[in-house]
Amino acid sequence: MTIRVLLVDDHAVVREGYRRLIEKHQGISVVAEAEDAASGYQAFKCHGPDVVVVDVSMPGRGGIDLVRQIRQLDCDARILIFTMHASATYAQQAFRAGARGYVTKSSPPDVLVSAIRSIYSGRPALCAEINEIIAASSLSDGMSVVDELSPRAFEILRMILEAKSTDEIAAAFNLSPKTVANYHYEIKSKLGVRSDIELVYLCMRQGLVAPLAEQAV
Amino acid sequence: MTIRVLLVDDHAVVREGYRRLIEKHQGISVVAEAEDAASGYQAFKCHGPDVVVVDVSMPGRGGIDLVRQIRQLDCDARILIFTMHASATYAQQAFRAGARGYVTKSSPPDVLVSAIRSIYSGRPALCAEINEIIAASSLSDGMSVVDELSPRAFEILRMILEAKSTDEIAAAFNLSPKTVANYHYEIKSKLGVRSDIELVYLCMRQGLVAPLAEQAV
DNA sequence: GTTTTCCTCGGGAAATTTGCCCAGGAGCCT
DNA sequence: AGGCTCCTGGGCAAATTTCCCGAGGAAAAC
Repeated sequence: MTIRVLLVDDHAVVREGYRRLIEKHQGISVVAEAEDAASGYQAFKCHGPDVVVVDVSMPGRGGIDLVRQIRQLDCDARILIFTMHASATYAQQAFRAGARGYVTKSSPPDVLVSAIRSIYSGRPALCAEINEIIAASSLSDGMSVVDELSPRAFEILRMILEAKSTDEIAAAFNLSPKTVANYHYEIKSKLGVRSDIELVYLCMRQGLVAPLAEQAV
Repeated sequence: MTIRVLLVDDHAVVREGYRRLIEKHQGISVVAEAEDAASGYQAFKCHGPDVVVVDVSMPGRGGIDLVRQIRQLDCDARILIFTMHASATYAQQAFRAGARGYVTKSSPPDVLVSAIRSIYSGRPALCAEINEIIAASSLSDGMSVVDELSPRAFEILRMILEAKSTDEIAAAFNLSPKTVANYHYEIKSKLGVRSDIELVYLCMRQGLVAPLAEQAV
């Protein structure tokens, strides 16, 4: 009996590559492919695969959302996230959504195969890179970091994400620019980012910034 | 007479996939792989491949810079950019650097193979997606502001968007931090933004940053 | 009731970045 | 040769960031 795999990734070439890589191994075969969350969901219902391999970044609803959907349908589904993002936030989101494994694309090729086997036999799978990053970042917490900001800090964060200057924010809240700058610093250090650009990316992943960033700049 | 290909991509699994896909076809074989610009350059010197397939987003100096380097060494080198970014701006920069083709990873698998053949026989190669985007962007209005950046400035912008610090960028390009800071300033003023956050939003609208900010932070 | 904790607000001082100007050199076009 | 743009970085004042600190208040814990 072979492990029946469903591949979900928006890049056809990449799927092709996985398929070939996977099928080189005994006992695993790809029974279906899908290029987005919607068709991935349909394919899951059709084929009832043993393991689903999902990329996170896909047009439309992302891979993590697909995980959540599939798990609602079948809470025993074994889903492996396979992505380029070595991000603790993503990994946390993925596991919270019900994924059983998270492997980055920069891992050696057979890590994918062994992760599929792990998940199939009920063991969670994490690649070395993600283990490191999670260990490093979530020694203390485990929740969405942004939730730990105080209300005031959060308000100021929103203004920062709207690309307002320190002085504009200070004026809007009737604060000293110094106070705003201090909040800005506190936000960055509490969220563990080193620059405003990292801050934007982090907040985008948390859904705090419009995906298309249609900011009036 | 087989076409000898060098693959440059930072993800081992992805390279593996390309290799398998490519080698399924008659008359093409992968003679070497590299995981970053530096080793890609070395591999080019060692093997003198007929065609080089390069990803743009790689740690350290990016793929476009590698194109420029290789072309300096051998101005007949045939280089194909193969990337996830469906961006007219990236494509323009790539061609300006000396690439002969630009294909997105979301293209059907054999587009990669036929692009390699095209390039090998001297014809430029563009995938359908990029043709569309270039057409759309060129008839809507002239060039975007980003295209007015010099090659060097563009490379540095790329690193900035990857949330690299001034010192990291300086180290990657072997420049004085002061020079990088000057470029950073020049970029912001030429693009008419007042902060790094506005810069990110602008570049997102230009397609230079992945829609969901898939940066590993 | 009191201590502890957290939030809010800002000062201070050192370190760093920003904004802008300048200049030499390489390489191109005419 | 003369004029371009590009790449490279120094200089320097002004602004910002970074980090530490304290005070006042509210809420929660003891």
